[in-house]
Amino acid sequence: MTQGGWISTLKEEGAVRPRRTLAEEAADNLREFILLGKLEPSTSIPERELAEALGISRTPLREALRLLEIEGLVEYSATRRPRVADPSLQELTQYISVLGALEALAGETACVEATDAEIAEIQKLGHDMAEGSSELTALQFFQLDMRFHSSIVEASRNEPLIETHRQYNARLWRARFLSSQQVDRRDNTLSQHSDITAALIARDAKATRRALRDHLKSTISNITRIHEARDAAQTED
Amino acid sequence: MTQGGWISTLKEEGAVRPRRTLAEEAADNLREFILLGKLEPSTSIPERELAEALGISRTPLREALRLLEIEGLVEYSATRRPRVADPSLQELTQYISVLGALEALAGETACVEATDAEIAEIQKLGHDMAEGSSELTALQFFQLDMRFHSSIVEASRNEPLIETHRQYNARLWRARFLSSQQVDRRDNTLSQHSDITAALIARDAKATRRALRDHLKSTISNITRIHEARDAAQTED
DNA sequence: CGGTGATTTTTGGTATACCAAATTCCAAAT
DNA sequence: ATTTGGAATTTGGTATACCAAAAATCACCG
Repeated sequence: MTQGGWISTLKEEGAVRPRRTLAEEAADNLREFILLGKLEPSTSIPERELAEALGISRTPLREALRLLEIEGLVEYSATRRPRVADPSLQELTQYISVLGALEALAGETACVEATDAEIAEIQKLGHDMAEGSSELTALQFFQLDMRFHSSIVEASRNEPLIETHRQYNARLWRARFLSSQQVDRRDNTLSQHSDITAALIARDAKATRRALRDHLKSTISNITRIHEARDAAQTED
Repeated sequence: MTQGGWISTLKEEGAVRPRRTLAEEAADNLREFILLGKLEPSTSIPERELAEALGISRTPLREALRLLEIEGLVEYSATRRPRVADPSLQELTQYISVLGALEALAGETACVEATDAEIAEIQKLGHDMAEGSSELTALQFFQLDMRFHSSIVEASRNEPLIETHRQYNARLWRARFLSSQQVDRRDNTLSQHSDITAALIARDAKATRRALRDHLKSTISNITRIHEARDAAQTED
């Protein structure tokens, strides 16, 4: 070793990042397609065609599909034909239960682990949403909402928790996006967010947990409302 | 359709189960190897060699490794050389936090969803452990303990929750197995189990959650004790 | 016209070949 | 003896070929 441990510094900075494989990139691309709604639920995913479209061979694409299967964004038919996942209302409800438990844990942990700066950042996101409530588009409001929640989870500094939360969030992305179209729910969202923020600032673990779980409970009813509306519309056809 | 809906019955029975691929089988085999401790943490996993040993080609084996990576049992070096995961004490602690939150949710849910039969089954597992406490081997006691916890989670009837719990359980398997060698901790385990069972029988969601989280807290200290002992032993070499 | 069975086509699963990057090994130089 | 440079080897990543199963198509029959 020559001057001071600058090499280990480099390592910690993440400058030495793992090489990315085509499979991971493909998974990122596909995930984005699915989350942005460019691919409808139940759309079938022919491996050859998609591989060609992405300019890669089937081998890495298949690995990507496997990753997305575990994330819950892709599912396989009984004869193993991959398609975009289309979770039932029951599954969505189950996802939210788990998501609620994860966020509640994250909130509790954040009360202990988070820096003041991190809490301030969360508070700021809450403010931005409140300020812009009347101007923001559905998508913008939704994205801020997602970041608000993710920031809380990240403040827990629990890497596996963050990752698992990310996965459940992805599974719920579409349903939550659709339900975020209900502009009349914004006030409710905002008031619950300020409850959460207040509890975090007070570093009151119990209150934070309670506020987060209450919030997720109204998410369930929002999603249920939308889902039932869509089902009704479909039946009419 | 001929006589009664026996076809749909077949479907529900799972007789029409998805074809299993070599990748899934390989993942099962490898998982078993790792959980049973046949593969030490940090053991490197050469794809060709292992594929040959399993009698398959690298393609499905690589998919299996990808699955196990997400499960947290396999990790990749910066240059993407796969090896058996070797979680640090900090990671183990984080896993347990999440596991605790998952089991707490499962317990709450089970208070509402579980059938009396399911609760009786859980109670029976607790009894078996208590009865055999002085005779059972470490492995037997450990396996009953794992089944006790899994049964509670399964009683929640929340499929994604069960699956995520299974993954975290797998990540913690080895550490918990090692810490289960401390025979002197058995009484503590048993008394906590009976608290959990009592709360479940009373279908008292709050008490169940509390009992489960308390139980997991002592798991943390057990694992910490073992881990520090091993670290000390290693440093002596 | 509707259904049924065979045939063709498509699709996913697996094995294999090849490449580039990483690792190992060895010899030359200091 | 240690280090360094580079050749040889090993290893993971990707593309491709081939197979068997599934799905689609079509022709035939009631």
